[in-house]
Amino acid sequence: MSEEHWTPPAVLLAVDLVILTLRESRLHVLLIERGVEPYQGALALPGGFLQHAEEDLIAAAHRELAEEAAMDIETLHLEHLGVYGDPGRDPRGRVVSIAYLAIAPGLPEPTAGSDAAGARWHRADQVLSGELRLAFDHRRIVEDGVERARAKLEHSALATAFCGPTFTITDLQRVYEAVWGVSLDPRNFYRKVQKTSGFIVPAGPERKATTGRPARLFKAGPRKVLYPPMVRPVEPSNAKEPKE
Amino acid sequence: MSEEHWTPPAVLLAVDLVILTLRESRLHVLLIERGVEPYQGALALPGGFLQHAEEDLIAAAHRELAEEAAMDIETLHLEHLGVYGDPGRDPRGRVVSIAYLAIAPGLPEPTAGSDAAGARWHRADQVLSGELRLAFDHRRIVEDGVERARAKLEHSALATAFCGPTFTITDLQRVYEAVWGVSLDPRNFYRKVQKTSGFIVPAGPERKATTGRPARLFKAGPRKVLYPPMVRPVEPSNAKEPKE
DNA sequence: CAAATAGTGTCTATCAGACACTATTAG
DNA sequence: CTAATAGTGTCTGATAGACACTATTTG
Repeated sequence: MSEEHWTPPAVLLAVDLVILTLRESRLHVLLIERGVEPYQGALALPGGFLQHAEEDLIAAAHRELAEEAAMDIETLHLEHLGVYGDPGRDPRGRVVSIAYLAIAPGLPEPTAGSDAAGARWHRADQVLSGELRLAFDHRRIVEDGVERARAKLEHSALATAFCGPTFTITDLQRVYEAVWGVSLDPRNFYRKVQKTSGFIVPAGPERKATTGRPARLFKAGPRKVLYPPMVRPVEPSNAKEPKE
Repeated sequence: MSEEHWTPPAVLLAVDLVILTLRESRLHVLLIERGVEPYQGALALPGGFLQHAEEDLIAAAHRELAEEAAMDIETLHLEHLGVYGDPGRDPRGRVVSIAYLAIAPGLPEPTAGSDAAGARWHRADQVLSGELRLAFDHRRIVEDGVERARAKLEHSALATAFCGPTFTITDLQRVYEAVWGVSLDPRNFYRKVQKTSGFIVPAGPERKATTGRPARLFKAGPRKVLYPPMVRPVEPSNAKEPKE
């Protein structure tokens, strides 16, 4: 083709957001109920079209979040998750969607925005299992987002962000267990976390109210990249061959 | 915004390709010399605009590869690398580029296509060091691609794809050393590779011509995901804290 | 006291890395 | 023989996982 005498076709660009949080020790994803066709009434990820040609992609993602879920969270860190651009994924025509991922603690119950009949938290496992059905290819996007979150817990200090400003080691363990969907030995977890230098540092008066011995409080340490990493228990399917 | 009574803006969508190969035990990246403005004459990644609104992104990537580098490699596996969409990254206007990555062995010397004054292999380290300057934000894209390749060697059997149908363990070691930019102990490497079950399996007559003891030949095994993974030597910056 | 949670000590199997040593070829 | 590359054995220190044990609280 000759680049000089030809105008490239324009494409509709959308952003979709996978917003994950932890509620009652379970991983939840933010979903809206679509207010317009296509898929009116179905559950979907928040998102929408770029508003004008010069709009920054991340800015568009933040704008959609504010519009559709009334979440004006300036500080929410969005990271690129993937591109979903199969022709035919959207009945309105060729829509290429850039997906962003945010993982954050204790996000508020959202309120419905103008575009969406409702925006609510739903359990991620219900989406992954197919118990909840999503519009478009959004289940696939959630799958990718959850897998990304699981991987990030291994190598980054993300888990501390799910806890309050101070937390106990057991609190932190709950985060790993919820996102990974496993249960961990508290004693080995305790030392594993301590040995990963810079991950957590002691904080404040070392007490807390429940039954049992009071736990020490910690806060997030300076390290954002964990070394050594926290490794997920090996899934049986990935496990070592039966014999040799 | 009201989705019903408003037409979203269209955006120019491009694909860019990071094609990596190994030549003389060094990692090389395919670059074209741009034949048109902007950045005429500068080195850049192969790529270009989507041709029509319904074109599949991967198909567009393959097409550009054929057009710009005369590489009609149907089998070349392209994987999504990232999205580069900063407003201002392209002087022609808002261009959002989807980058794809391919990693393959012994690719041929490309010939110039119609769009590009030339397409040639260049050493990846010269791009990363800034010795070679690329158009747009393409150096950044190459950085991301090389990092992705390094990570893939750890967890996937990709390295075998860089070798011929059969290879010696030393051949395989050269791949790791070239991509990671390190040198490895041949004896530990030997057993590490053997212990990763399904990674490589013995092949053919166990001989090969050079000086020294003949080496056994192997071929790629059934496993695509390596367990245990091949781990890169820890960079000093990532290493354990000086003391405690 | 019992129950519950927090935190420590310790054993074992495994593994990465270092490196001495043997094996097999060419010249 | 020497040089060179292939392949094995073995030691050491670190680590993951299992789990006994101690510590500190509430009721």
